[in-house]
Amino acid sequence: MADKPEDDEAAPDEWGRLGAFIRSQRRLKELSQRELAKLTDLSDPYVSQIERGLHQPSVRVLKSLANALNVQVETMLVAAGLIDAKHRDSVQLDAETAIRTDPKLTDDQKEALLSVYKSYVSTNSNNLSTTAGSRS
Amino acid sequence: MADKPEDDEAAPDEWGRLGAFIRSQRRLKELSQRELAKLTDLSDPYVSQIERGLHQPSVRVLKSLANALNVQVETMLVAAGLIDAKHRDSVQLDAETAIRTDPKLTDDQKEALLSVYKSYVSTNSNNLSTTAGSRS
DNA sequence: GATGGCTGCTAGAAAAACTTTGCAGATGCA
DNA sequence: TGCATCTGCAAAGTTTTTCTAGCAGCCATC
Repeated sequence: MADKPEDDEAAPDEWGRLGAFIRSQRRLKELSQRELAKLTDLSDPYVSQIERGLHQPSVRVLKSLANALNVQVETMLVAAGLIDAKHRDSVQLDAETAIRTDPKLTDDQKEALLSVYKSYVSTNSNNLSTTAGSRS
Repeated sequence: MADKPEDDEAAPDEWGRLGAFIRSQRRLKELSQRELAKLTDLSDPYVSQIERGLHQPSVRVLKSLANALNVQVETMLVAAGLIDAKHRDSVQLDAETAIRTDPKLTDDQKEALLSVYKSYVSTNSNNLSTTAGSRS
């Protein structure tokens, strides 16, 4: 009985959902709390507390758990309600963000590129408003 | 052997990388630590500590930061070394495509920007040894 | 009916995250 | 020059995570 995704009464902290997810994954793998604790290098009571949603695990712990349960960290975060699963198709962001987060560029290069980009945009919308001639 | 630290575990440096990433993102957005703190509902000294790699932010904090900096949580995790690089493709938005499809740019501007971008990337891959672009 | 090993959990202490307060350097203005 | 304001950071406090020690129930084998 206690196996069904507990109907949460009011607003179960998203952490309750995460805990339930972890517990179900652990049981699917037929692991005890102590075994999972050993795999993740955590203490068994703490695993228990996380599964019951009593605490908010840190990133470090989340990674260990995902690793031990053979689940992607992303999936964990989705279960925790921290990421919207739909986030992935609408990856059409503006060039500014893309440049800023591009791992293939150094910070200096990003700055230079962004500077050019901004000047372009501001030039194009010159007769509209904005302006704010940057370029320091 | 039972338990061997199979987990490479993060050198203290790993968290330093996350901090450096956050700091560079903040600066690229031209925000002060206090402004970022206000956006994320954190204290300014804590932002400072995170940027210097003194602490490992919790999931909650990581989400706030990602949100305020307009980067995806996944990107943060990659920067923190918590997600394998193989996920990058789905995570990292391709700057080239973003530039090419940006409606705020004219075709000529796109071409110019892409030309600069490509030259940067090829420059970086030429001197692979550069490494740790500890500029600033 | 003990003994032993297994399960999950409670309770209090240690450790780490996070905050409030405040300080020193830099910049701008009267 | 002095005052105001901004920047980033240090110290010490509070809150939360995480661990160590230990309890009670269940199923075996003796």
